[in-house]
Amino acid sequence: MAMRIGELAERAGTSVKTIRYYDRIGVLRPEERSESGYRLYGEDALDRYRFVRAAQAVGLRLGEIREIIALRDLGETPCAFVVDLIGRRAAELDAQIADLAALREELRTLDRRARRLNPRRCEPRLICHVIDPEI
Amino acid sequence: MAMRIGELAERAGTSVKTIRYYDRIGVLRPEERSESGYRLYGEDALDRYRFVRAAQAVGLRLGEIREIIALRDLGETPCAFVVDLIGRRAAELDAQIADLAALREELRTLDRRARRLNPRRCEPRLICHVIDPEI
DNA sequence: CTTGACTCTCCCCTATAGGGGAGGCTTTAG
DNA sequence: CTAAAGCCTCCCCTATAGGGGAGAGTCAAG
Repeated sequence: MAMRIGELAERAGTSVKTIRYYDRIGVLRPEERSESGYRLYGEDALDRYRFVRAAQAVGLRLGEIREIIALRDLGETPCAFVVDLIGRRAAELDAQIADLAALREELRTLDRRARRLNPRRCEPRLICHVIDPEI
Repeated sequence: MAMRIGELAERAGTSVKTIRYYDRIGVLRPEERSESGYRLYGEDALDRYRFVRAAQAVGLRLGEIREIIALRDLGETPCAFVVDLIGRRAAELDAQIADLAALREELRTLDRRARRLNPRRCEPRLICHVIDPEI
């Protein structure tokens, strides 16, 4: 009935290392251990695994996912917590996107400058007048 | 005439650790060492430092910056190399921005779903129906 | 002469999500 | 019975740009 780690990994389409790691950080604990210490998982482990991946796919970190699961295991509905997490992640994403877009714009400026400048007029005193123009 | 590391760091507005690190990875080598092993820098170290920061600010990594500086120290004009680097970094940025925007869109979907779903109808069998709806 | 401020090298630590491999049991098939 | 395949724990490693601190040498002023 119970799966060992290799079977779970294969059915989940992942590596044994990953499942062991999930056990270690507490997002996917085995139901029990065999007498010889082997991790034994039930069928629901596959659902759990799928949940972890779904949560990762929307940008949550394993630490946050562990907290969601912990709430669930305490019998609470983690909805409010999840909505809050998602809101914060969204704000982080917005900031990150804005940063990258600004950087992208900066690169466009550099590209225009590079087209305007003549490589032969590149003063050896400076390292690169494209990046550091000093007027 | 020659500055020691503390003075350079202060005038550059950075930390001694950073200057030492730049020496170690080869982006900002001291002109020489004193008898007792102290790093000694000339005035141009400040320009170099400024260049490194300018290059970092447009998204280049220290490893790439080192290559630009190495080219320069070989007497070549690194313009072509820099333009190439900038082009590649721009492409990376575009891809990254697209990824983040897709993730952001995904979060918007989740947010809409969370508003539609009733937390009380959250089935205990699933961990969180906002993230992993199974339907 | 001594104290305090600098400086040196060396080593560990940060976050993330695992990967690689060693050395040693356990289980299963033939 | 034996060999292969699985499994265990433990430890190091990845990339980035440094930060923290130990222990020891150096330099200036009082």
